[in-house]
Amino acid sequence: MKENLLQLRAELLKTLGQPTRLRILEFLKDAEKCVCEIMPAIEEQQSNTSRHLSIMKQAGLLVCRQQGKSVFYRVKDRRIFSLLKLLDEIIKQQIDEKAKMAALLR
Amino acid sequence: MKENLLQLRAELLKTLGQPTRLRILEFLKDAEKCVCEIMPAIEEQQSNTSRHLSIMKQAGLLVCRQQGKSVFYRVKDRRIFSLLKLLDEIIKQQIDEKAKMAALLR
DNA sequence: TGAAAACATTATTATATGCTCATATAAAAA
DNA sequence: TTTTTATATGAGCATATAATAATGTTTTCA
Repeated sequence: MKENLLQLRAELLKTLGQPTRLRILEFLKDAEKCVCEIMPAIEEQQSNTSRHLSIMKQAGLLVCRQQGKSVFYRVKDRRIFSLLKLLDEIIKQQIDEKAKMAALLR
Repeated sequence: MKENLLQLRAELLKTLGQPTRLRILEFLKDAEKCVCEIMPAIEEQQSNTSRHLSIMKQAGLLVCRQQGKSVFYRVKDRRIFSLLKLLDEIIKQQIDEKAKMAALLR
């Protein structure tokens, strides 16, 4: 496997692997939103919100457009949600197995 | 979205988002391997290899079994490879777009 | 033109992470 | 039982990361 793709994989996954950023993605699931909407929705300071948006834009996860004083962000490739869905299925399996194990210990 | 699932998502993605660990996953793609095989394959020290294996086991990505002095690790849920494949498709798209942009600038 | 609104960026601090070296543990062989 | 082999774990260091506070920048509008 190419070392280069490996790095890209790692970087994208690391970008995704942060709660605040996942919350932003979730909030952007159905439509583009401006920073002033995102900020209160994820309950983070303007500064921090902006920073995470910038990181995700840099990583190619988001794109934005300016309209007046506002900047609207949206998810660039919706397949990212398929990926998260698959992830959830894996997690669900993990949870189920733990529940089974716990049940056996009674 | 449940805050709890959010954390699990973030943790799993963060665990995945590390080059050394991705290399280990790749090496374990087709069969279980013992640490003494993994170590040279990924070109990391025994200590570091063991630590990453432990982290992935803890995250529920790997399982292991002991056989004599050796410990064999394998991927617990192969859907993780589907996830990585989807990730690669997203990355490929990103690369294609960048190439197009670059072409336009000539 | 200048003040206000909406974002972005910088500096700072606290915490987390990855790697290396050294040491510990456990199974097997001598 | 002692030694050797395979793996795990602890300590320490350097670097990365996330959050906050403060400051910059750009656009709109009085």
